[in-house]
Amino acid sequence: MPELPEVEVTRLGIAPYLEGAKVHNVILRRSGLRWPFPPDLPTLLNQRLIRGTGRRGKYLLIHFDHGCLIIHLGMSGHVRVVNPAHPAEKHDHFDLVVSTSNGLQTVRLTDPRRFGAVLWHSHTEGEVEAHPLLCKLGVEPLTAQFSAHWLYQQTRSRNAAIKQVLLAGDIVVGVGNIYASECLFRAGIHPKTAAKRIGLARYERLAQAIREILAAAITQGGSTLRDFSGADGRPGYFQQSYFVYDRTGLPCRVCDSIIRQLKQGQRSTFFCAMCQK
DNA sequence: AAGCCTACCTGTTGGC
DNA sequence: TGCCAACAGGTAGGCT
Repeated sequence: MPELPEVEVTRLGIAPYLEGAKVHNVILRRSGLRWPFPPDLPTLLNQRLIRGTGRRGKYLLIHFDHGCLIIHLGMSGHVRVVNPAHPAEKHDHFDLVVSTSNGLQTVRLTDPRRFGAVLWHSHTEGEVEAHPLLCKLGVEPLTAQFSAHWLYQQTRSRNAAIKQVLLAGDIVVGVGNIYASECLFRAGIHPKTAAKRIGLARYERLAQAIREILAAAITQGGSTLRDFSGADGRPGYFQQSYFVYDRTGLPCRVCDSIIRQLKQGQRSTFFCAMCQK
């Protein structure tokens, strides 16, 4: 579920319930996920007004006057809006119960593998962008800061394969394992190409592919948004648009040659050897 | 500085 | 049917 588009779709889904709402209750059902939950979270948040939501890379942000709640979905996390009476299930670890004009609503974090995180950043420690987990992240791919020139400039001494450089997230954020394969296919770049050997013209294609594919995925994931308050949890529609991801052995949608799979840094990469050089 | 590897977890799948 | 290994959307932190 959670690469940048899925996190953004999640944010769009919960924002209407959260903006201007007041925290009614905070429920922690275990002591933490990847890191311990802040144990004083209920005290910190109870009766506080939620100012708005945000996102930095794959980190979901919920803004308060006195600080910011940081949520990461890890590999298997998702957030849904449920009725507070809805019984918690095995992997429901964290609830933010808010009072809205439509009564109480619960924003519930579910995460079977528990690689996710819930953290608190107090404004006494500065803006949330200065948080140790956020301050070294690359640029946002859907802003003007991101460009072919930025990719080109930042990769001049990077000998690693472009797929792994994209995944590293220190140059551009939000491109996870699925979208890295998809974007490189769209750009016609072989995933093993050393990042520093790619020229500006090819980075123009890659930057364009990243912008277009992430934006399209958000739009298509957005079509499940209306189900967010239900118990649904259907995946977004973007997976129907995959050109290479999870298509090993199937014909390329462009040239009909067989899609191949390889391993890079213990992660699967999918590509078309004809379309990507 | 860059890059490789391990670790954190549970659930699902595919081979035998 | 059962068992076991391999694998799954992320990424910090430790080591070369």
